[in-house]
Amino acid sequence: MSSEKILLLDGNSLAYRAFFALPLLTNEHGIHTNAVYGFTMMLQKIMDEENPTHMLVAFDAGKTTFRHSTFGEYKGGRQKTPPELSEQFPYLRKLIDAYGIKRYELEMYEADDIIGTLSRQAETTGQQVVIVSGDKDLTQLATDSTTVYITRKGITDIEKYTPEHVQEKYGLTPLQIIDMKGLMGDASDNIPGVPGVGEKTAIKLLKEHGSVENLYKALDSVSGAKLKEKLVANEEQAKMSKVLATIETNAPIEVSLEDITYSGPNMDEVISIWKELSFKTLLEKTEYVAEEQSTTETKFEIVKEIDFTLLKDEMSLHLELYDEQYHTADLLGIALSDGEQSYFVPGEAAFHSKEFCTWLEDESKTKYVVDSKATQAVSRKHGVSISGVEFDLTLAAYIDNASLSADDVATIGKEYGYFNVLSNEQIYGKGAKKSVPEEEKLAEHATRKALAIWHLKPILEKKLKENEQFKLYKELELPLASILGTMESDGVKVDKQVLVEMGHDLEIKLQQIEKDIHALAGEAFNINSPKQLGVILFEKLGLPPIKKTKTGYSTAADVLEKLANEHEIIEQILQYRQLGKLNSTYIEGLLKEIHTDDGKIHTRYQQALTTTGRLSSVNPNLQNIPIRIEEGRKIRKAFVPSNPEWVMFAADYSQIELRVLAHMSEDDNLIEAFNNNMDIHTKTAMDVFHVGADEVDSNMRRAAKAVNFGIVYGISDYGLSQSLDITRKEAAVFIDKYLKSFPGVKEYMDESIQTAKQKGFVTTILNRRRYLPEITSSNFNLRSFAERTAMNTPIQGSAADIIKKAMIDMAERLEKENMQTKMLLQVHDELIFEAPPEEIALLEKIVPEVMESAIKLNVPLKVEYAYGSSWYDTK
DNA sequence: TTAATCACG
DNA sequence: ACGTACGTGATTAAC
Repeated sequence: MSSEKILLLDGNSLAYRAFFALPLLTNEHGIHTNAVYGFTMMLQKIMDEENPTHMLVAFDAGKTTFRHSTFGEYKGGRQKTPPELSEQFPYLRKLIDAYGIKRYELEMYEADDIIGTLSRQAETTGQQVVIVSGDKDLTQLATDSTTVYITRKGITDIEKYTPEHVQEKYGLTPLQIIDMKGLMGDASDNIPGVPGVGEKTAIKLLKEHGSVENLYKALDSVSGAKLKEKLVANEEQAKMSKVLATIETNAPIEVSLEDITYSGPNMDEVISIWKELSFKTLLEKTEYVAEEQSTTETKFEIVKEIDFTLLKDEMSLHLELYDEQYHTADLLGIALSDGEQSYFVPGEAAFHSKEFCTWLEDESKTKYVVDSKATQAVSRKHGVSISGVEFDLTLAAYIDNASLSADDVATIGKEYGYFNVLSNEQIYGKGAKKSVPEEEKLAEHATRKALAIWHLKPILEKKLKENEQFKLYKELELPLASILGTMESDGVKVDKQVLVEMGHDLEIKLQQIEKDIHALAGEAFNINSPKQLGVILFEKLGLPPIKKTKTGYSTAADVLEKLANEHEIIEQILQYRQLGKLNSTYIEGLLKEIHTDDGKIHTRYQQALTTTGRLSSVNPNLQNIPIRIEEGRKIRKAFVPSNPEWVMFAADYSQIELRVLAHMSEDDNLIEAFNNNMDIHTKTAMDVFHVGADEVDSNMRRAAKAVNFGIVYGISDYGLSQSLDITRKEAAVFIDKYLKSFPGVKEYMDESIQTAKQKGFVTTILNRRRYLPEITSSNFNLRSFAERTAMNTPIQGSAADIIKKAMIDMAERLEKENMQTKMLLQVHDELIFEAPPEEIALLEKIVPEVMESAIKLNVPLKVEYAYGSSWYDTK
């Protein structure tokens, strides 16, 4: 039965590991919990990943084992189990029982032996086995069908030992691990081995002789007199050590593979143990909390035809869609709730009701929804222009805490103490198994969401008001959602022919380059595979590997650029990568996204995703269309006005982030620079290098530009050194000089970090928040990252606030001026419009005017614009 | 599904 | 000494 997977856990070893890996946590009664906690985390992770059908946790039984009759001092001199750990074993056993996992221990035997015996039994039937332990000795059990997972550093970080991995690591077969232990011994188990023989020597000897027995048969051929002497003197001890290190695979266990069938946890019990031990994070995170608590009956009625008497002045409304891509998704039905009565109208029937459509368009009828942008977009597709949307659950939750990435009602509900909703995954399944359930179930799911919105509205609104974020939510994000919805629905026209022709050119060039590369390499290989490319460059051609990744050599562009002088293949590869990217992502990728009915691309803006307040763009991403390199920039020729007579009009903020920094830091020098409309990178170069404006050369300006970027990102000398390819010391000098020239900036950076430490969050101009709990972490990396974020988020986030406000003002102004111009795209600091030629003159006036006055800073905002017959021509 | 790479601001 | 620049999304290879 190949679908079966048997999971065997070494209970003692894992408990020890967890105990020493984690700090001594306690619950409110002072009981230590770290070992149980670590074990649970590990268990959750493994179960998630492996989906075992059979499980067993093996424990050591007592002090004496059969090994003690071989060697009295086996495991001698061991430290006594700390009492802080001993007290946790009863809880651990209780927890394992609650999980429904079989526990087993056997007099005179150790956990290893139970695991070894069961894994060999499974072997005979060819079943997949996964063994988990903190003890490397168990790697001797690895076979083609048995993988041994050994915990690394922490407890959830795992190294997987297959026979191949053992070979790679030690150059030995799993069974030779026993011989290795026999020779080198094991201090923790008090196995003596051969004194003076360590891992290195043991491996060397075994590679030559295969086993301890063969080694002693061929002692004469061992080089090194000293070594030979030691081996001779300790022959018996070596052989005994090998016996001790051998895991018994034929122990008289009274448990069979059938006995350890796993049939799922009793979550009530598991949760009650978690509560007893105060595992707060686990309690919060778990899906089961919702499942457990959402069994409440929800009253609802399925209506095939809407009766207008059920449409109230104030209702929550939910359009249940089958896919998050709402521009094309099927509408499964509509749920309505007034807090008392809930209704479900299957399919698209509701939109066939005149009463319902009128109700949707009536501004005085208030609607509360989960995602107003999607709701409006789907309604618009059905010819209805919805109005009166006064609450958007997703946006409210996002403003409250952008880091939660809670995009579904169940997750948001859980966060705010409302549990009566199931997740979409629980209803529809995921991956290939995803499907629409029967109508009753679907109706219950959708109406539960509608009811959830109703209940969550007051909770969220209260919280947003308390945090002075209500205005940000209600007057910025909510109106913006409508504007984005319109932009998405309008879409941008793409000239297919332009892309197709570029694609042909690229294909030809790519084929040529591919041929050249293969010729230079002397063999054909997949250039797109970093793994294969690494072998060619760093092994076959012998180029020096500059950087490594987790899995091998890095072949990233910055590495290759450093090798450009070493071999002519490098330049070809860089070229190939560049063109390949253009072709696959931007030619083929965009062509796939053009809607056949209107020849347009309709991206979706994710308005509740980024932690800083920016938008993101998906299906496709129109915020990363090439511009920096001319060849790529030509892609923009394909983005054209929807009416051939019209033009594309683009406007962008100049240096918005540094202007925001000037405003927030109130640094006199920086403010003055912007007030005098100076080139900010040149100004920075002047101050950092102590030179006059006319002495700044291109290199100095380039360095200054990198420093300015660094400042915005939350400076570090290492980061700057990487970007400028200079030493860390040199980078540190630049930073120091910068901060001396702009002392207000330094003060501001320090304050940001301080604020984050005191309040736990940083804020933007419009009071958007980002929580940074890790700013007090004792982990250097986590803390440093939080510190850089504390410096960067107010800057990046405030810039996002500004352009969002500008978009609202702009939409309003276009409406007021009665213009046909359409706002189409937003790319973080720029807005792209399409306009009839007769409106250009007015746009040239109002676009800069509106954008520059979106939010008043203590430095001027500057907007630059251009227009032309395609996006490419707006330069 | 994850890691590597590279496109943008 | 630690090991990083901030924020995103799409494609590809290789499990």
